[in-house]
Amino acid sequence: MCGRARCSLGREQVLAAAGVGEDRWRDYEKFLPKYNLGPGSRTPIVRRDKKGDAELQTMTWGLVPSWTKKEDKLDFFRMFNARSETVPEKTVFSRLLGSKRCVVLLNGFFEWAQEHKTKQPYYIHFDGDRVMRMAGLYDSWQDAEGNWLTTYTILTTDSSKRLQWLHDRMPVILPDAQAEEAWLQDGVLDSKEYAALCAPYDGDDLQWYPVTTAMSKPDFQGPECCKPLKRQSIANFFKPKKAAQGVIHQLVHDY
DNA sequence: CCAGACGTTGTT
DNA sequence: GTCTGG
DNA sequence: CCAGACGTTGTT
DNA sequence: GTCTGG
Repeated sequence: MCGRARCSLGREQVLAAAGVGEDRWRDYEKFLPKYNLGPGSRTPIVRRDKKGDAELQTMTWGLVPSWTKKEDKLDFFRMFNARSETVPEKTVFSRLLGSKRCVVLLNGFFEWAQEHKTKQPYYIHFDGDRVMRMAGLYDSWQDAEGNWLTTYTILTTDSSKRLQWLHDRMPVILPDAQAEEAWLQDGVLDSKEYAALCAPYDGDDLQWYPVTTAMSKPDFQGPECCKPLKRQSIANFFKPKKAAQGVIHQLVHDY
C-alpha cells in the first residue's frame, strides 16, 4: 500500500525525469518539494497530450472523480490508491483506464511495520536515489466557481517477495522507460499488457531502511524523514558513551 | 424506468 | 459518467 | 497512511 | 472502537 511518500525533487530534476522543457509543465508553481507528503498534497505528474507528446502537470494526490457533486466535501483519502487487480471492473476507475493514465514522479514512499506495540516507518527508494515512477490514473473536477482540480490515484499490487515482510501491498512501480512508454501511450491497454505492467517490482535496486517515527505525523517535514535511523544494539546501549561513539551502526535492511 | 453508488487499507 | 439494484 | 479526538448544558 | 483531520 502507499499512503505517504517523498517528492523533494527540484524543478530541473522533474523536467529531466519527464524529458520536457519548462514550457511543458502546467501549474509548476503549485508544486512545492516535500520530504513527507500524503493525499491532499500536490506532486508533478507525467501524461500525454492529444498529440501524444509528454507533458507535466501538478496534480493533487487522491482521486476526486469528475462527477463529484459541487457541494460535496472533497475527500482526498477515499481513493488515493486503486487496486490494480480490480481497476478494470470498478466503474470509478475503469472509466479512466482507457485515456487517463499517468505517471507519478517520486523519490520513494513510506510503509509502517508493526513492531510489537509501535509502528516503525520505513523509507523505500531506488538505489542511488533514482527517480521512482508509479502507475496512476487521473481525473479533473470543476468546483462551483468553475475552477478545475486535477487529481490522481496510485495503483497498488501484491507486494514483491522482497517487500512482503513489510506489507502485503505495494505501489505499481514502472521499472524502466519502456514500461513508462507502454503505460502512457495512447489508447486502450491489452489486458495482458496491463497485468504485466502491474506486476510487483522485485528488483534488488529497490532498497529501504527505517526512519524516525517523528515523520509518522503528517505535518512533520524536513530531511530527517528520509535519513537512515541509527538503531543501536542493546550491547552498544550499555557501553560507555565514548566507546559507543566510534561504533559504525549497522542497518538491517533485509530479514 | 429511476435511484443510488461509485474506494483502499488494516485489523480482528 | 456509468454501472448496479429495485 | 497516521494522529488525534471522541460531549452536553446553560450562559455570556 | 470509530470517525475526522492533515
